[in-house]
Amino acid sequence: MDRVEIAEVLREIGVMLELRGENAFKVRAYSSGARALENLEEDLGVLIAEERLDQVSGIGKALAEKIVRLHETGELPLHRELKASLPAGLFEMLEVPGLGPKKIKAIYSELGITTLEELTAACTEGRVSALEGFGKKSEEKILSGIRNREAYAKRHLWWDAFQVAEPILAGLRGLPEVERAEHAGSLRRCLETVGDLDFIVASGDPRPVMDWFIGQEAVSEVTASGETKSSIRLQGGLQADLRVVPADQFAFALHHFTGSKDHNVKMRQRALSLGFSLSEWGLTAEEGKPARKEGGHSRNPKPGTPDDPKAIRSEAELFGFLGLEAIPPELREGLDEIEAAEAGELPRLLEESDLRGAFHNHTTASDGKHALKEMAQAAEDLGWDYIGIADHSKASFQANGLNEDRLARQLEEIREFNASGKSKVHVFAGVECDILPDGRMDLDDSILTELDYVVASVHSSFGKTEEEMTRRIIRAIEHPSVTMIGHLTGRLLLAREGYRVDYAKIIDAAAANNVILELNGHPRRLDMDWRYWKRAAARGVMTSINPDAHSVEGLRFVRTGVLVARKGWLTKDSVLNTRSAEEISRIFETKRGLRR
DNA sequence: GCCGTTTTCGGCCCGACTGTTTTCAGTCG
Repeated sequence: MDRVEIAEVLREIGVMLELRGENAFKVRAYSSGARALENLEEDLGVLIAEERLDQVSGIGKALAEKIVRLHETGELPLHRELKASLPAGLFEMLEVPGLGPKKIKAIYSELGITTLEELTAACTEGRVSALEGFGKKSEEKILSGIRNREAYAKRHLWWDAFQVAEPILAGLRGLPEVERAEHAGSLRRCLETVGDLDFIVASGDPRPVMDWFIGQEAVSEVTASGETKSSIRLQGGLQADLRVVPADQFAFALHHFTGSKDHNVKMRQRALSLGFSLSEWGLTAEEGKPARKEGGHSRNPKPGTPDDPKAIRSEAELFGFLGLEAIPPELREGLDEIEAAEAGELPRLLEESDLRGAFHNHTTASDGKHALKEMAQAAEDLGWDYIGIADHSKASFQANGLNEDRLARQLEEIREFNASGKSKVHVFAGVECDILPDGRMDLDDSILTELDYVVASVHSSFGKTEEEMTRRIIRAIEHPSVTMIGHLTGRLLLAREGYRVDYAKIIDAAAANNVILELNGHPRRLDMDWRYWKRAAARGVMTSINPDAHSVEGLRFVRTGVLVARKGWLTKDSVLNTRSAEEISRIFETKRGLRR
């Protein structure tokens, strides 16, 4: 079993232990072990061979043994036994809002209910409200939760969630009672998909703010409404939470609700080790508990940080008070950002304004909506210096892919466009060439060598094994004409899993062959995944942030690309399209020189 | 189950809101 599959098994064990009422910390140990496995920077096989698995933070002796066993045999007795002891329907019950392990356990053991259908019937017949701790409201809530389960459990593309959140944020900021307002949660951390929206507001007069929030036209249900917090369900199922706090608590609330959970746990542990208790309300000295000195050093606050925690007004001051550099929201995943911030080694992250163009864009020649000239004009409007055109190749028949002759004519058109001097934007001539099932290029080398660059992508035969796919893509990487690899795994977020590839091998091959890996910024793709960029950059692999635009509007998707690049700790240095047109030409020339 | 410069036991982040009770457990983030 591979890393990802093993992580899934550990996660399942965690859920099943939870349903069995096991110690909550043990449950957490399994899910954090699963996460540790997913975020592994080293190869699992190597770690096992060198017996270093239990040195990974979050994986101890017991988990290491189980992981080794799963890796070698694909089987684990504990997992099998737990599965056999619990009806599968209980897992689905966890997706019903308001139902947690304790209540599910009661429903299961008291009423013998094992499926959502049985649960629906029991609620309708009033058998659930007869249980201790349940009432009429519980039954109604469960029934509505089951009815809307799909819509409620759904995650949303970052881009879509952002479109919903922006007007709400603008509305909040427009209220006279609101001093400050921000969004928080996974949207602010720029996770590729978002489960719900969080808004944090600073105000001395919460009630009118709450009333505006729960009274919005798009609200389908108000699920909570208290003194500091309101929750609403929007049409379409997306949930949104609002917290209103006094201005002096805003920074703490914003930090807390931005998360991630793992990041917060580590921040609180750090605060505790320095003699402070950190919560969403503030930072207070622990009474009677002198600071546990960390590594023999004291807190060591950053310059310009208030001495009194009560005077903290921004997240930067909060981090500074704890002796940390300010950690951008995108990095707050509880990986090693706190260690890096302590050591003063946070990267200076890429900014959208660093980009001067992009290379994976389509025109009407294949399946794009706009012509070459329109795309170039749109690039100029964005303030770019250049744009690369990479239409599909002939194997992508469904996308009207170009054969050698049509591509040669497009190349001619691009040369004439550049020579005409009509545009400030330089157009680079490329192609998105299919990687055929055996790893060969879809187009003849005679045309590929004429182009400025070649994006090589997989669009077919997705059913291959990880080994076959890895070999296929590495063969493309080793092709002398290939400049960059497009959307590495072919995933479509929330719709289609990407095919499996061996990231470590591909990153090493890209480094060895001086081939760029694209970061496809299309909100549905965001591929290669942000979790692998740190590793790639460390090995000297460059990326190109590409919008995969199929229209002038699509060029905007460099924005999501940049956000995900930031999440992957990328700096300007490792991004191709922060370079000037002259530098790009030189880089492409070098590659062309090598392949001739 | 993990972790450790109070290290092999005893902690493990912390608080709001709801529903069902009548002082609190469960859920959620």
